[in-house]
Amino acid sequence: MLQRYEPTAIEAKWQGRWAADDLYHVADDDPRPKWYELVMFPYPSGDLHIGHWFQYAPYDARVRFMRMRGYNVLAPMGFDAFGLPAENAAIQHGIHPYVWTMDNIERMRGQFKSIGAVFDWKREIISCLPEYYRWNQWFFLQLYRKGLAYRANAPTNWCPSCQTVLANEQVINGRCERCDSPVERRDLEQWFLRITDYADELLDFSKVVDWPERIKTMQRNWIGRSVGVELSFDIADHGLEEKEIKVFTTRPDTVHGVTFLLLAPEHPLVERLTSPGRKAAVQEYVAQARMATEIERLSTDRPKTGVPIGTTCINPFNGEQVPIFIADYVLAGYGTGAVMAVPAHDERDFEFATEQGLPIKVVITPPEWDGGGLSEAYTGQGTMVNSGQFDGTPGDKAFDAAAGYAEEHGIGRRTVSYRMRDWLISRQRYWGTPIPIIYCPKHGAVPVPEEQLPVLLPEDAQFQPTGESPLKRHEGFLHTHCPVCGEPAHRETDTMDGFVDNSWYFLRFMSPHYAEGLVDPAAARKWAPVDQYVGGAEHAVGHLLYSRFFIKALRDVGLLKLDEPFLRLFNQGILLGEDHEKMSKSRGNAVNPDDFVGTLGADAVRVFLMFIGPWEQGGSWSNTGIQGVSRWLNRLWALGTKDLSGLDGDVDRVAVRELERVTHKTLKKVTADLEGFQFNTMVASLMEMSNHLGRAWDSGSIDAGSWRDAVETLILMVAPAAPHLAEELWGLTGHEYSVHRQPWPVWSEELAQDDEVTLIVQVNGKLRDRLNVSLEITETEARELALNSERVAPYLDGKQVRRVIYVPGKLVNIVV
RNA sequence: GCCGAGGUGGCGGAAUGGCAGACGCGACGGACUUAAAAUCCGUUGGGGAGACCCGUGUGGGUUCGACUCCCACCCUCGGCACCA
Repeated sequence: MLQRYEPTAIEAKWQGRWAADDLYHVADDDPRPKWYELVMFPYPSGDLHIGHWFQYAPYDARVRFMRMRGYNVLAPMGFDAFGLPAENAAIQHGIHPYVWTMDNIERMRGQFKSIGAVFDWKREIISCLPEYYRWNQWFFLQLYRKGLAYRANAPTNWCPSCQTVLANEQVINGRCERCDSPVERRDLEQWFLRITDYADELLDFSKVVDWPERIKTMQRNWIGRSVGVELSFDIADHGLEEKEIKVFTTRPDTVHGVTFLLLAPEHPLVERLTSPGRKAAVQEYVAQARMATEIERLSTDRPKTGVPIGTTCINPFNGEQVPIFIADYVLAGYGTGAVMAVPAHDERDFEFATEQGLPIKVVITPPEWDGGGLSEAYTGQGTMVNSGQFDGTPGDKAFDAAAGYAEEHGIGRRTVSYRMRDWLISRQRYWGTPIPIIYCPKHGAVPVPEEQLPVLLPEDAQFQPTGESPLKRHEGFLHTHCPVCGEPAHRETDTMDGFVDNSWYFLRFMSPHYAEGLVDPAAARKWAPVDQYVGGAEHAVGHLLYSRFFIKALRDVGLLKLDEPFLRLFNQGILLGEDHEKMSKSRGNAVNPDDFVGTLGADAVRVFLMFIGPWEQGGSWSNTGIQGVSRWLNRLWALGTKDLSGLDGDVDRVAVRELERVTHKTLKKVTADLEGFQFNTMVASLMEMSNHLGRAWDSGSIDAGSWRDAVETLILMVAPAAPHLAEELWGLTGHEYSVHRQPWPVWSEELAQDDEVTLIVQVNGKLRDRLNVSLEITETEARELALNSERVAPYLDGKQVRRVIYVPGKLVNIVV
């Protein structure tokens, strides 16, 4: 052995050398085939914790592997630097968000370098810098011109703690996804992006290559497409301008069972349609509904409440008078904000009718129905009854019969509703991209001319949150002139949701310093789309959906000919603490990666994170587990630094051949595992090979040339996972720098082939003997051997052999 | 409630329908050491002296053969959840 393995020393050495040589530079004019492998970039909200490493280490190995396989791999890194977490933290620490953010980035960049990350830092992007967010603003203006960005007064999700509105995707069970505060409702004039225009296209995944089924399902459920019918209930005799109430239903076949009609408390007709005698009660109910938090309103186990408004409408199918109620379980934002209630065939309506003592009329035949009343709603299909001319229509024809009738008689039309709402992007906070709109008393909302971009975020704003945008009180920012008439005007003071920034960042990496546009068209032609994206599943219905929308919108704006941003997606799991619980400082189970990088070395941390278990399932940290990996790296070091002058004894051809076979088998397995994100078994098979090498050395039966070949291949295979150790051993074994520029070795199926196999002998499916036989053994020979086996004989004694099953090269099963 | 993933030794986990438990951790025994650490060697699913028997959440099924496929159920985790 030449010297001891000292990970921290060699890691610092190689990190310096790689940086000095610009080893990871990615050139646009590289002739090799391109591969864009992207990992989600982090918020610079503190430091990189072990969970980040769990995401980045296997990704880093994949990038190195793809490079060795001959691809020009774009592997960039940057910082998602705008947004609430950074701002909240800055307020807590009493420093400016910019200073705080940039300090964090500096620190995190250093951490990235300390594990030998493969990124090309010349391509770094930081989304809070004007050279980045300028294109955010440009993007917004394109959407605005296309009618895909609009301003509207609408009920919004207000987080009282973050002091801003939130998008629907940022509300989890009625609570703010960041701070867990119950969300309140506020009616505000806000900017929206028309993602619902793309609802149908977003449901179509035919143009992605490989996405987890789970994520696709989550997006489909989030979009929530429902095919139904919009029906008009007549209110002409109330003397209002509106002559009808439109309801949306997916069950027009149940329309004869309508016994009342429900409006959302926010429905625009409520006030005018309420009878004078019901005014007070209705106003009280509406006020109560407004006060209730979203959690209360959305709770399904709360009793269904509501009050009659004292007026009726007419069922267009049978002319019946139907009383109208308001109830807060009806959502103003879905469908038409009004529903026809069919208690017999809808669970919620059934509950409401029972509470209120309203009639329940069966119009769809439940299976084995006795003709009487129901104890619970029947929501399945069935033959129509009590439905006039529709009586007897079978369940599978019922929808079309009713929908067709409605369309023929001009009382309804087929339509589609979506659960997904438009994306609310306004934020009443400082640390975000200013929305590039100017309000002129004469010309209304006017887009900032593109040549005036970026609209700079002023540095000297008072950014303490108050519920209004801090920019509103910044005189210098607020006051400007109308781009149309030049008269005094004021700027939009809300900033953009941080998810706008990161919905297109992957494009910016292609030409990070391009000043003429969001992305250099030539660079986009070369690099787009992302071939492989890696990140957490928590972004399923946020970031990943927004990005797909953005790419489709950019295509329609004419900038890019691209349908999907990410062809393949892989979601790694979550790393838990040693106690198998979620890591947190308060639980005391948090792991600081820097401690291990500084002692056992970055390579040990990297390899251990890959070894824990299947990446997509996550895993638990283990302080002793990483020791085991560290021990293995030491053994690798010992194998790679053997003094080969001793290898001149008797060479055993069988042992040499065995070493060759193990090498090629391992190469085949490691290659397949890196292709398939199976990092844990990749490490395991590398360990097996090094164990084999150790035994082979001890036996003294290998010649120096064969030993060198095996060790060389092993070092190359270790390079993606443990880049520093591999580089050092590569040099020590007399190879030329750098191991990371070597081609990935190729295995030979022939050399990996066994020439002897273990034949399993079973009797009635139970293992009774193993026989080492030649690969070329014939079926007859195998049967013969099995039936004559001494160990098998007792089980055949006195019994008749009924059948013998032979699986070539595997087993013989004797059925008696 | 609905959708998805999962349930294998003391622990993390491995196994194209064909030797269950690879690899690693831990534990135990041994070598080296005055001693400890480190390192190395050996043993390690349970039962049994043993040949053997039993074992992949539970109960059925398909099959010569099931951790693997099918049906029903239980449990854990993740997502969605008054969307008419």
